[in-house]
Amino acid sequence: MTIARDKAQRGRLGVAPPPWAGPKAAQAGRAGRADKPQLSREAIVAAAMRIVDGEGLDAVSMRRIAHEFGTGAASLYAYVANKDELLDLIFDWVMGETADRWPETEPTADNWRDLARDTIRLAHEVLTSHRDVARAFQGRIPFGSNGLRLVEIQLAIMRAGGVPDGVAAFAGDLIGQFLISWAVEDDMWRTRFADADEERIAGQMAEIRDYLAALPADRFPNVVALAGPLMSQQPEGLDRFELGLEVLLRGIASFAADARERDGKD
Amino acid sequence: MTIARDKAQRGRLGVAPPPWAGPKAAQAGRAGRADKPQLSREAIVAAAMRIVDGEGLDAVSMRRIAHEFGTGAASLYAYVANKDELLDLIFDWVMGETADRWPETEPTADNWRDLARDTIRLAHEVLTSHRDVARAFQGRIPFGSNGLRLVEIQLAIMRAGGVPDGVAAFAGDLIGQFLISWAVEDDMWRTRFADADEERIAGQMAEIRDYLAALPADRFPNVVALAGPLMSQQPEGLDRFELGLEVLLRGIASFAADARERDGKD
DNA sequence: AGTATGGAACGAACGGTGTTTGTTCCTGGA
DNA sequence: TCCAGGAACAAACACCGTTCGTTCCATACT
Repeated sequence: MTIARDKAQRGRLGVAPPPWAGPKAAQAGRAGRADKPQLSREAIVAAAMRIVDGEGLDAVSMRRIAHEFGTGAASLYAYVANKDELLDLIFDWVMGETADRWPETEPTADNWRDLARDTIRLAHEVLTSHRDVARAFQGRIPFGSNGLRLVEIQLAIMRAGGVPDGVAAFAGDLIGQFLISWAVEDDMWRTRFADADEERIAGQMAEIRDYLAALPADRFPNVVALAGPLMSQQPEGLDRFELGLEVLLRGIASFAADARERDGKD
Repeated sequence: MTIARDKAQRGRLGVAPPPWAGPKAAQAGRAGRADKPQLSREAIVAAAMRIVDGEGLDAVSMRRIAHEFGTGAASLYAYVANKDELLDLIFDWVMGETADRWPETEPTADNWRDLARDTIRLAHEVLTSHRDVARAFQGRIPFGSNGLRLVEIQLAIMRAGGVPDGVAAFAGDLIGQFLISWAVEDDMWRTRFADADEERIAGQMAEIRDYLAALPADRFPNVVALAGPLMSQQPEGLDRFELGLEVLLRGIASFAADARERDGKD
């Protein structure tokens, strides 16, 4: 039983629960009735992920998860303080998947930008592979045990690139928000055109573009002029996500360049 | 009555409803019973904003809004197709407030970065002045009549700065997401420490910092080393929001620099 | 002037939501 | 063998967005 408690408590890492964690974070997952499919924190999160992947985030309700175990919602509250804590666990679960898939490479001053790009791409891939789960991640701090693994990786890369500590510490937030925003928007477009074929998507896009192009040109000269690029999926020959990523990386890198110059002069 | 319809239909601008708008967007707001406080699209949005400002986004329910008019939720559905459309209207309302407060200045190649910074700061100020309303804005496209005004302003500034059209068209999305993410996180911290004084906030921050600093240094060397900057509100002597803004602007500006160089060589 | 009509208003209900409460019942330890 | 404690769980609470069916009245037409 203490094994179960420790597993529930520590996740995949030997790290004590953080000070802001609720009291439930330290509770047990004892044996319980033997003839029923075992209920546990991990099993609950796994079930929730199954539902997310199959039916989307909105389908994840306490009743729906409990139904997966053939019981009622109340049973879950022995393992999870409330739904928000469950979402925290899901958050860290996805972070864990990302961290597990990341091939450890020693970051250097030469390869740091490529490594940063790769981690962010990987995180994007994982995030978007779980439907609209990212919608539940906004405003969460990645200080769960798996989140910290990712933060550590990111910090190592940034520091290897000569990014000032203050900027490096902050860049993780910025990148995280970028990833979540993009995953949410990705899913929105995906569900908006869920059952449409390529042709109909293009048709609807063209319809919006034409609407923008037909706006009064005296009041919206730039919107009218840029109706095409505004609705383009590859504005500068790049995927929209890649373009945002590039903007972010260039912005961050410029602080590294500043620091280098400053150190050179001092 | 046609006047009321036109007002409801067009908002603050003489722009026809876009092709993706629901059928309700063209419906009327007729006189109705005379002895009751007049119900209308505008009045409903205004009431919703009052509730958001006073009690936060979660308090905005159809029943709660209807209660403001002394009626039931069903009455609202004569003016608004569903809650999502209402949130669209709220979105555009906030965009309108932002656009109204923006002093029109002709953007030039010299002042474009300052202007961009100012617009984004203004939008941030407006957004955070309405509690957690930004949480409802994610995934919405700013192509309502007021949203388009802001898009137009942004595009004009970017193009004056020599930002390539494709990047300029895309930058609006990026900035919008940045603003929304930041507003959501802003409000999260504000409500987390809602009733705490300055001293207790600092105490809790220090507690988390100490937790990070006390992590096993062999597995989390960079998290341990940067525990301070990670929890700092002004990582590089700048407000966190200002730092993110700077990263974004530098990234975008670098594309303008690329374009200048390319044109010079050709 | 009288009447038909269409839309606003609205109470009630439907099928959900997260969470709490109170109870039953099993199991590990004394 | 007995007991304490915790898991399991049904029912209830207070909400939610939305729909349905009805009432009622201002307007538009005859």
